[in-house]
Amino acid sequence: MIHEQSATERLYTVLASIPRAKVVTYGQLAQLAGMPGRARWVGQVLKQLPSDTTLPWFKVINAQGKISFPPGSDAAERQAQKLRDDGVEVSEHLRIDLRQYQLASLS
DNA sequence: CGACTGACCAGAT
DNA sequence: TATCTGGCCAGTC
Repeated sequence: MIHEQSATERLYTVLASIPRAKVVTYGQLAQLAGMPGRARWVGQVLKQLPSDTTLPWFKVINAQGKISFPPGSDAAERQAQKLRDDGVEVSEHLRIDLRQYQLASLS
C-alpha cells in the first residue's frame, strides 16, 4: 500500500535517521524534509513534540551553531547534556562546531 | 482584517 | 562582533 508521507512525517523520518554525534540546523532539516526555506516551520513542529518523544529533537540547532533556547534555561541545559551524551562537544556557551558535527551534504 | 510572535536564516552594514 | 532588514509562515489576539 503506497502512502504519501506528509511533510511532518518526512521531518520525523529524516530526524530519526541522523547519525550519532551529528547535528542538523533548522534550515537544513527543512530542506531535507522537502520544505526549503521553512526553518520556522521546523521549530513549530519540534515545539509540539510530546515530552516523552523518542525522536532526537536535541540534534536540531540553529544556523549560528548554537542551541536555540535561552542560555541558562533548563531546556538549554537538557539539550546540551543530550548532545554530549550523543558525542557532540558543546561549549559552556551552548556552542557547537558545525564544521565538525553538522550532517554533511549541505553547507 | 491588521499586528505581533516565534526552538529560523542569509545578506548587508 | 553586533544590528538591522527582509524573507518565511502558522498561530494568536
